Amino acid sequence: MPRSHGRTGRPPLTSRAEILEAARKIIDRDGWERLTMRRLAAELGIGPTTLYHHVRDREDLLIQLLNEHAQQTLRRDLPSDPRDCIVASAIAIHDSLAAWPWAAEVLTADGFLRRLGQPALEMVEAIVGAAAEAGCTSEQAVHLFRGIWYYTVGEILVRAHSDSRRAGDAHDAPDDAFFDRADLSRLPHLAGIGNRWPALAAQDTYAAALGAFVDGLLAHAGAVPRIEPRI
Amino acid sequence: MPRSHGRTGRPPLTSRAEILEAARKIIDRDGWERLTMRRLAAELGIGPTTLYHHVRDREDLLIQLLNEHAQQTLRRDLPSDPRDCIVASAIAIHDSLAAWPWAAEVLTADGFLRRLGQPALEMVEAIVGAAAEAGCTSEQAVHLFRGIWYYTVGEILVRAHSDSRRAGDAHDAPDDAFFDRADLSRLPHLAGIGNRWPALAAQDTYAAALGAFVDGLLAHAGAVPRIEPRI
DNA sequence: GCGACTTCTCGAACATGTTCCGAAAGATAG
DNA sequence: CTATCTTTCGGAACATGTTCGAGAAGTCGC
Repeated sequence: MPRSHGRTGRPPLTSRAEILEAARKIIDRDGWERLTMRRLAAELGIGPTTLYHHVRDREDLLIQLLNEHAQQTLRRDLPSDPRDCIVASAIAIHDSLAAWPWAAEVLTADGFLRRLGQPALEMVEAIVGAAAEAGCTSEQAVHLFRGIWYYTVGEILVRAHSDSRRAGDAHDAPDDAFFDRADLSRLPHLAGIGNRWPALAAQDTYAAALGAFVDGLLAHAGAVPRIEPRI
Repeated sequence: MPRSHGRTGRPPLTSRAEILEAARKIIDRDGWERLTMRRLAAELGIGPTTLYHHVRDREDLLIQLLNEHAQQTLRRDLPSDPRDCIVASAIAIHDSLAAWPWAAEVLTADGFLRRLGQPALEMVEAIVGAAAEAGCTSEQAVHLFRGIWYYTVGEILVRAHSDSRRAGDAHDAPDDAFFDRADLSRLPHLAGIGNRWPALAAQDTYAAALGAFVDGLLAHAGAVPRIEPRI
């Protein structure tokens, strides 16, 4: 039976910290799409399968990298007004995630929220706390956070995947090819928008829509409604 | 130079319709996670690479399957009130997507909206049209739709990936292990919620939050605000 | 009939994440 | 020192999506 003395077994040659450091190095040097398990192992001079003794998954690795990044990026000087505090916190989370292109790969990981580090959890706390301060019950506060979270995740994921279209062919739909092969006579409004859609979709309206969402959620919860003037 | 007469080249042995039919068959019989390109080719008795002459990608294949499904599922008897019409359309889209577990794999595909079929586009048209009827400009209407779309995509993706946890170990956090390894003294509200979080997160609040979102968006756009009573 | 052209088919190959299982290396007990 | 035990290491192997290039099977112009 093992004494509580020292550890036994073969001493490790690799540490989790080394792995994370090497991963950061690869990302900074070669770009994040070059970060594969094999390449990471080669960078460390170890066998690829050894990584799986220090990291559960590739997903696990990326989440830990993301947590480190969040710890450095998430600076908080949050407004005191509850509504503004919620909006500011969500924007901070959003911007921190949007700055990492590969965050999109792990954003929907199972139990993602549970695996967050302290700084990110403090943002969640800020949102839930501000919602409570605004008059929400704790149930309503959690639901409010989840709505914001879904919206944020969706925005980042859709944007991350449609940014890759810039590398496409240059002759992108000269005339009215956007809503192609569709019976536009039954879609009058879409036909009226026509090719302005891509330009409109490219605009960043995250913050504006977020404000509307928060106002709507607070109003539905019976909390203080505060409709902002039109944008 | 090719006349506009008949087609030339080797006559095809496989058609896109056959491929889609075989894919449906595999999904119905073996489950959708068994649908791989190799298995699909084997089902048809052709080489795996032949598929890529009839289908651009695996993503392309799934989007076409999804379009077929949407055509059968999306039935519309939409309310006449603009606000309710927007909500009903979004719920219809959401439910149609949520019924396909593998929709999560293609929801963020590049140009997804552009590749939708007529029935799905009619839902988009309904939302944009109702927003216009409620007093939005066409720009505001597109932004409103995008907000709803992001929220819907996020909800489906997060839910799809966290449903896989049911197969996990049974002793799921007996006491207060949900917000683990976190300094709960700095997270008073999260500590207060504690282990009620998973149960709250499992509740389906899509429709309720959607209604709040739409109300907020319409109010911000200067259109008719109509705050519903608390839920 | 014949050569050029076009379209389709598919085996070989590549990179990826991940699992399996045996081997290595040190601690502990006798 | 020897035996056992525990932990770490890593090569072989598998399934996956996808690309490449060569070959097959038709039509078209002459």
